[in-house]
Amino acid sequence: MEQIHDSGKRCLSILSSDENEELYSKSNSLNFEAGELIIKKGTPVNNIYFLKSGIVELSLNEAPHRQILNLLFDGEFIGINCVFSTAQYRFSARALTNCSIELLDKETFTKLLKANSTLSMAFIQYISWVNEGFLNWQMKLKEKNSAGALAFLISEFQKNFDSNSFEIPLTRQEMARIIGFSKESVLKNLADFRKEGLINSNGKSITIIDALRLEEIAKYG
Amino acid sequence: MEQIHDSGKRCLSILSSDENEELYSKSNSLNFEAGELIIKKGTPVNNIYFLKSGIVELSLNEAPHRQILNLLFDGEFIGINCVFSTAQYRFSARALTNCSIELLDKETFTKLLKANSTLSMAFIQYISWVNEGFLNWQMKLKEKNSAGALAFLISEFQKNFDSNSFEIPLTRQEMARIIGFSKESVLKNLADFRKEGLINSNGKSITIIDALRLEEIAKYG
DNA sequence: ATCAGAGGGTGTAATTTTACACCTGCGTAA
DNA sequence: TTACGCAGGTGTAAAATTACACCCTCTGAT
Repeated sequence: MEQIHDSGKRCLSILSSDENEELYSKSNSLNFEAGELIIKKGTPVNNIYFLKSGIVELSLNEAPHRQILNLLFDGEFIGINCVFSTAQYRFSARALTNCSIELLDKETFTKLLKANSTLSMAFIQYISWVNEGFLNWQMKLKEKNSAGALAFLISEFQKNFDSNSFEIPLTRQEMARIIGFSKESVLKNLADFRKEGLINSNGKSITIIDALRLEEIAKYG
Repeated sequence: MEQIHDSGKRCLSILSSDENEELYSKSNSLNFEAGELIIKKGTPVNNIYFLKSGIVELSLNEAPHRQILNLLFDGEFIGINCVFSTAQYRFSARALTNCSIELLDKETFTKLLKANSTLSMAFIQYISWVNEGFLNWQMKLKEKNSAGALAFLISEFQKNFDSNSFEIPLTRQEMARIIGFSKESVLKNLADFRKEGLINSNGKSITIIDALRLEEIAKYG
């Protein structure tokens, strides 16, 4: 079987126009500003959040020492594992950039899943794919030192932009919580990367100068 | 919605006797001895491995520095994320104890998933539940120091046994690779636990003496 | 205009973890 | 029987990471 998913969008594109109309008649469009809380841990699962645009962070705990689980980019469902396995969300979701979200009705989506086996198979493939990707991401981070993990994070962000210059919508502290090291380790590694001519950085703006060597560090050899 | 899954067994118990017969007419029972490789990374996904008894380890790489992803206990599907999202298994699975496995035919299972919406919903719930659990496990490990992570691992094993005395079918090296620290860290923390009267241990046998304090260390506060 | 807070940044000390060296006992293959 | 390898175990030195102290700049509120 070939890999057919590039994101959660594929699931929604499978719906017939009737099904689509039924789903969207009961859904709402929401906009969140950068920094806003989208889902608070413990909230009952009544809706399915589909991220139309923006970047979202999932974290286990609220401030101040929240552990960041994962980043979601546009085209993904937010917290999809909780929708069909727990009564409440088991983490919090926060907008890192301005976000546009479609709030689908869970009952309607469930009804469509049951009625449309093409959709349910696509959905099974989607959550398998998304979890497999998440698992790989975590494992790759786990086996790296602080420099490698930071380089890896920067490289991953770069994949979502066309240019070598882009903005990472994270504070140093947040980057630290994603890769599992301290804020100071992030700052010192960034300083090293600058000194060695791998990147330029100024606040949240970053320019990758030597992508090859950065990739090498990300691989941690 | 209440949480309805305790393991992958629930999915199989949904089948009608006709469906059950169809699935098992094309399946094989296999036994693996402790240490045997069950799935080699890169193997094409043609079957679905259901773990009837035993403990299995998933790892990203072969020896010598393999990173251990996860442990699976009886009643789980092995590597279920790969079945519907990739053409090849992206990790290796190895028997830690003697294992009994049912090798289901992927095409037949897929056919049943498409035909039986109760099964497909149960399966969606199962993979959501299993991945949510795995994610939680990884996050809990990530936020701990070496002593906390080791105490956590021991506590998790204890949940699968009735007694305070049990065998952990892992070498110190393997325990280290699961919790993400070095072999020496595991050994030194075990020695500390013994000195402080939290456990007794002799090779793979372990007896928990002070479960309360071990839990406290596992929580790392 | 000033003040407070947040974020970026750096140096140094303390702590944690790893690496290395080496010892033990046990099983097993020659 | 011997010898080898493997796993458990421990001490010490080296390396990596964190914690703390403190700096600067910017921004928004009073």
